[in-house]
Amino acid sequence: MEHQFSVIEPKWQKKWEEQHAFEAKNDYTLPKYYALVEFPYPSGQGLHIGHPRPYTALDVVSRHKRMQGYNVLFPMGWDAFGLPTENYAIKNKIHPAKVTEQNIARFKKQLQMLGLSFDWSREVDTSDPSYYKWTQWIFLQLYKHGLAYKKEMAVNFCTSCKVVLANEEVVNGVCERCGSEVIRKVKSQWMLKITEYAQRLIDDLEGLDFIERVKTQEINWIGRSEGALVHFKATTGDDLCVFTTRPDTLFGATYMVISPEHELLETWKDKLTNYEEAVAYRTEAGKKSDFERTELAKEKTGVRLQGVAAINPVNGQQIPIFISDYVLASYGTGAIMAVPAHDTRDWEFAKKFGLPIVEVVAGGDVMNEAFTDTESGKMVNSGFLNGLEVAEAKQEIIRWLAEKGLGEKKINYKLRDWVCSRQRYWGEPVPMVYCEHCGWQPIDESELPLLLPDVEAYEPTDTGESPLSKVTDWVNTTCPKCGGPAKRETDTMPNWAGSSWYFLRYCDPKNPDALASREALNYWMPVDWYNGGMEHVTLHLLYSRFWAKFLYDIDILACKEPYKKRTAHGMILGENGEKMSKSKGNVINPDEIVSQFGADTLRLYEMFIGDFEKSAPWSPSSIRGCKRFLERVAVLADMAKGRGVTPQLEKSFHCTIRKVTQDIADMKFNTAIAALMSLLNDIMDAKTLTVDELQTYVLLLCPFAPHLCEEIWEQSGGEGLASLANWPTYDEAKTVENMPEIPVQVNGKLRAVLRMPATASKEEMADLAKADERVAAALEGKQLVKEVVIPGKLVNLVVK
RNA sequence: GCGCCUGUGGCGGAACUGGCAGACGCGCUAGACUUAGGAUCUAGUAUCUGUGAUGUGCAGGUUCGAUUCCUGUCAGGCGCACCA
Repeated sequence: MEHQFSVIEPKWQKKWEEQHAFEAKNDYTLPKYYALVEFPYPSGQGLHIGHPRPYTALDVVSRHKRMQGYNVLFPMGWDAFGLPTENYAIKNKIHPAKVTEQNIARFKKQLQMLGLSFDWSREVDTSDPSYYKWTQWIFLQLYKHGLAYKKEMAVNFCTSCKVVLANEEVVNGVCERCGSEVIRKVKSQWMLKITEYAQRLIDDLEGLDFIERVKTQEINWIGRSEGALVHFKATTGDDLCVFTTRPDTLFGATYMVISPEHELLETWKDKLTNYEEAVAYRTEAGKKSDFERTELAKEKTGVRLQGVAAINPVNGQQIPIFISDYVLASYGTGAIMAVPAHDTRDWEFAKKFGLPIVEVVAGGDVMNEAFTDTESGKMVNSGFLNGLEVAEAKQEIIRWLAEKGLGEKKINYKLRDWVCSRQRYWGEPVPMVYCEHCGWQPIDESELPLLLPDVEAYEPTDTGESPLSKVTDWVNTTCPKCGGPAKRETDTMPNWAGSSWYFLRYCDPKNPDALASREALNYWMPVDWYNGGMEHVTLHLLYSRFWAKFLYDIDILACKEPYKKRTAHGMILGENGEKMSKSKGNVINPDEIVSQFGADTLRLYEMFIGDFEKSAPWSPSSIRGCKRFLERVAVLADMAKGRGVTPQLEKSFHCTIRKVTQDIADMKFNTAIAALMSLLNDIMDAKTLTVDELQTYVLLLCPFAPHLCEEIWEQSGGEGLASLANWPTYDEAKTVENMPEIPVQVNGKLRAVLRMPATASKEEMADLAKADERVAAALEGKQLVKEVVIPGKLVNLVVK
């Protein structure tokens, strides 16, 4: 038969839809499998050639699991709220709601042409009121449990998007989305206390089947460090508390630094003889964007505070205090003790300001560089710590500090609370009301969803206020507590809110009474395999794990972790090996590829292109090889005759079934396909094939190229859909070669490859090897020292 | 600077717990069939001063045997980045 993909593909897509072939069953007694891919935001550009790669991969997994008898949930939806959609709407002057609708329609059509086995009956859309009702509901629960709070604070503000960004959204000091400058602005924001979950977000990674780089990236982002709080006293009597990971070096603290924003600067206003100078420095530092701060990182700056000093609690020594922007207000206590001998940054600062450098750990040359090693070296110049190892000294000093009430052990995290409000239109309204008398009040749950009002002007404002603030009849409301006049919160939530729980909604997407029923959640959760991009590890993945843990705490969810297994796909690069982008002119359009080669070929190629986890360049000639392969498969359909087993192919079949089964589970799609190609070559060499074997072959290939396989399955008299047929099984005994080829080495160098019985003993193998003339020639005149024989594997003869 | 990952033909990439390096595909070469071939089929395809030797970024080490393990080093990618 001919591979007429343009006829076959729509035919089977229609049949699958008509027969509801891929809809997950609500029978909770069946073994389940929940496969998940990150839902896309429906951008105006439509599907990118990179999208089908992860989608096809988990489609293969889902199809495979379905054929193995699992009740599979493989859903899809739309991350429709948020900046990308809104920015597109503004640019094209179409209302975001309209844009979303159009883009979803286009995206869906493109996904469907790929033959992905999504359960479309469970489609979710984060911008749909029946969905965001529950996003708002979760926010209210967070608020009620003290995990959502409003706070005036310095935040990252994108000058182009005119919106506040989470720390996770600032990359290299610029906006992750638009690349514009990010400045620091003091604004009142809704915050979520993700920091309260920091330790659990680290601890619970253990035992999860996440690829290692995902785990380490999450752990690094959370940034746990163990140390101590140490209370210094200022000459004014004020307490000056610092966090340090090196309390052992306390004797070496020769000065202190507080961040420019530190409150003590104001407290000391009257005592400082150079207050003006310090304030000028603070103003200057405040003007710098984060990007500039990092740019200037090399050169340390600061101002010595004249008129006050600090007292080192361990030796009573007076030491100067500086303000400098190398100390961050938002980490630790916003103040440090500086130990120039054993900290690189302090060393640089001390050199610049001519401050003393006192060695307290021996082993380095502290006059020339800071000695930061904690593994070796003994304490010196440190009073009662002298002679101890660093690790011992740490424990000893903490004990001493605690005893005197001067300090304690402390764990710090780099992770900050999540800034969860945006001054934008296209998002979930934050369901809070501000009353002059009662302060912030949550709206009643019965009022959910709090609908996003329809507006004419949705552009962000220059004042940094949300466009919603202009909708006065919506803003003005009554206080849920006292009934008096009150105003609604006009900020909306970031897109990370809706995407933090979408995988729960899939379990029970139409439920009007709960985010999902307890039964559905208990059955489907956790997700068995979740695949997504590395770019979401510190954003979506972390946020959604946090929400899941919170929902676990309030008894909505039965599992502590939402995802059992997490993998990440590599990118598809342009032909030139660079990232695809319009400006580089190396973008490949999936619509064109499908019309030219067919969906099956595209799917197969994207799985065959290389290691799933690694990036790989697009190759127009390689995809032709995949098309050629499918055409050859179509030829098999005409070749197959009779029933039963072809003896010379039996072993190949059993081996291939084993290989494909294992490779799909191990995410090694490229070698699974290679094995199928190899089997095809074997069949072509044998020039004979039975109908039974053809059908086995087709089922193995079905997850990768489902349309063609359905067609051959039907034409060869297969019952029902190939996509729902039983996955072929193999007999381990039939994969074994009884006369394997054994490599024979002399001194580790290959001399011959001989066929030997698999059951041969070590002695027999050695004898067979020595009998070969090439081996004998290599042994000639040498003395045999050792015989290394691995039964069924190899012979190595060691001679002198 | 710190952390993680990757270096294998002309290209994408294979190689199980250390055991025939280069599976599979692309490309290329030759031939067949063709009016034609950027279609299809067949054969070949790591390198070399070629009966043999050398080859998995580079230099060492462990081993009967190393792409695989260890040490050092170079190159590329990703993440974090003044986090005390």
